[in-house]
Amino acid sequence: MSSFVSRESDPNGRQFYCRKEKSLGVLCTNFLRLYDSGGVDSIGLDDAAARLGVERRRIYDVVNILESVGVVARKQKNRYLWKGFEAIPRALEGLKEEGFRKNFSAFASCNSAKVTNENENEGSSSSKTEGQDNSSVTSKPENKREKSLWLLTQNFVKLFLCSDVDMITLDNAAALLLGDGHNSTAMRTKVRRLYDIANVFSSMNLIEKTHHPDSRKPAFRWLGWRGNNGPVTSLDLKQPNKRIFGTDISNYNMKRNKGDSSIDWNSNQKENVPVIIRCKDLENDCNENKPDQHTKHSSKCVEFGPFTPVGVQTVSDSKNKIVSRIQDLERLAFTYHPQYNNQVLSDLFGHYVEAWKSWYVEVAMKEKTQKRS
DNA sequence: CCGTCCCGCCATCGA
DNA sequence: TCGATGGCGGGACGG
Repeated sequence: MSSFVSRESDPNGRQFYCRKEKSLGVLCTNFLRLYDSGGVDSIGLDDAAARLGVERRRIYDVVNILESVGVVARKQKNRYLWKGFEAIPRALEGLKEEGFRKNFSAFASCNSAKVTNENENEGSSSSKTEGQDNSSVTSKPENKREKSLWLLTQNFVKLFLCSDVDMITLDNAAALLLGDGHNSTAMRTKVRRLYDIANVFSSMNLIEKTHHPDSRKPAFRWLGWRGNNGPVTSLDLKQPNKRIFGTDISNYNMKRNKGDSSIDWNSNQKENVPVIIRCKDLENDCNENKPDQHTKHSSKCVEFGPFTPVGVQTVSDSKNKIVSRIQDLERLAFTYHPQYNNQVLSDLFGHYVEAWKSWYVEVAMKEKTQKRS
């Protein structure tokens, strides 16, 4: 559908495809940022797809996942309602309750029980987690929901909420959620979906990727929603840990090479969003030794968005240096200020710049106090 | 090599 | 019949 593509290019103008920038997690971050910035609470799928520069199909993915934790709610065909992050705690409560009612906790210890769709005895009391206004949601789609991403997501969440597992590998989760009679194909498929979900959740800081202490295998730990750590602003939305990207809130980009990598310089594209600054492997530079405390932000090293300050890891830099670097970067930012045609993008960029500035100052201050002590 | 997961085909649904 | 929805898995990417 969307064949208009704006893409990244290197200084020579060559285009390249970057998978990282197209992940669901990134898309989700952008999505949340877009609608969290206030104003609109009605989300048109086409509109979202257009603004974020992705195919409609991908919007379904994020929206379905977000819906299952209450952030959005389906309103009508093609339209969702933005409920915001405030809706998360209640949704999680609902899931937890429902999970216990359904004896979900049994899974933690015994994986033989199959987590089926909860259609059966759910009856007409739609199993949607939101109490208030799901009036517009038809009661019909339960059958379709059976295998849906929506339900899988909820079950995945329940896995954490209704048991004392603190960490789970996706393989395990898939096995648990599939129950007994699963073949390897089903497993593969399920795991793929769980990766999708995990990406979205990671980008919201609902879960965090770690490694299982014993098996060394990648696993996910539930962080939950930090209710009272202040309202979640768009700035709190973390850039995905693994998938740092450097550009664009819109995902217009090269398609993955499939033999034909013909550059799709379509003319009716919207804004050409230029590359700003590409961050590189920031993770490496973060301090590690944080194995166990999992307070939301502190459990990880600082996560930088697109405008990661160069060399920020050298915590011993003098404040002067920082200040002058701020100036440098401001100059740089000015030089490379993208010419967005789209007001939203333009606003967001401004937002970024502001956020970045204040963040940088904060770091500078912290560093100062650190040195004192 | 293998874990990750993008991408889009196409089945299904609902009007 | 047709547009909306979204399951599904091939195979690309990247560590």
